[in-house]
Amino acid sequence: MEIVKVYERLLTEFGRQFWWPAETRFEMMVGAILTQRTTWSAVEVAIRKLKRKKLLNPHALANSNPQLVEAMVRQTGFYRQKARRIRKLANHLVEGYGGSVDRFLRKPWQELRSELRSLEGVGRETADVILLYAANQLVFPIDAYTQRFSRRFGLGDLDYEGLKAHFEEQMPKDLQVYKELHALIDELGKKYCKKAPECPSCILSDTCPKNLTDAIRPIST
DNA sequence: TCCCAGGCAGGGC
DNA sequence: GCCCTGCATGGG
Repeated sequence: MEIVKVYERLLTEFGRQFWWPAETRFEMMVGAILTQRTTWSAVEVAIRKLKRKKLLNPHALANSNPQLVEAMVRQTGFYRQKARRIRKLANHLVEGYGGSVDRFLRKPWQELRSELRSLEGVGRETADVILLYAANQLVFPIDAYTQRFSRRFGLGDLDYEGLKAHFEEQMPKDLQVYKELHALIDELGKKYCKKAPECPSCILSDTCPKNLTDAIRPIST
């Protein structure tokens, strides 16, 4: 399968997604933590509440009341962890960069990645999502949808790093394509994999758009 | 009622 | 390295 082909099919099917939906890069990073194991609609509510309290900047969040932040992010689930983690992120930016998100994200990406990974609540996927959407680096994040998606192309034996390397090798070195493909795979997953999230042939089923089925036929056998 | 949603950390093996 | 569990709320 050629990933570019799949990308083009998905783009035709769903259109551009314009990820990441955030007004600032700090908001993007906070959103990346809040969206773990929850729906984006819940995150939107939390983001709105944080904004209303003027907490969506490093200094304000770092100096915020922990219980207040917990209340703001409650409906995203795991709210005690998440409140602590976004406050720690804010604190890290204030302590190390005078609260400058720009200075933080401008670091060499390998260095930035390990620094992100050292933060509580920032695992491989969250770090890579931040690298792509906030730091604008050519890094392709592998989330649960992308793993399911990949299994259908016979890539089931690759681990996170292997899968990531595979995508990065096949894809054009184009930020827009990276950002859109990740979003499009999620869109596909949300629309067509809900009823059978673990079904390895879900997007080959009747519920799939026909043109998408065509796109993946070559390697599905 | 049960299952899932754009994971992560910490433990065991 | 892989697998398990706790973390918690809200929607279908």
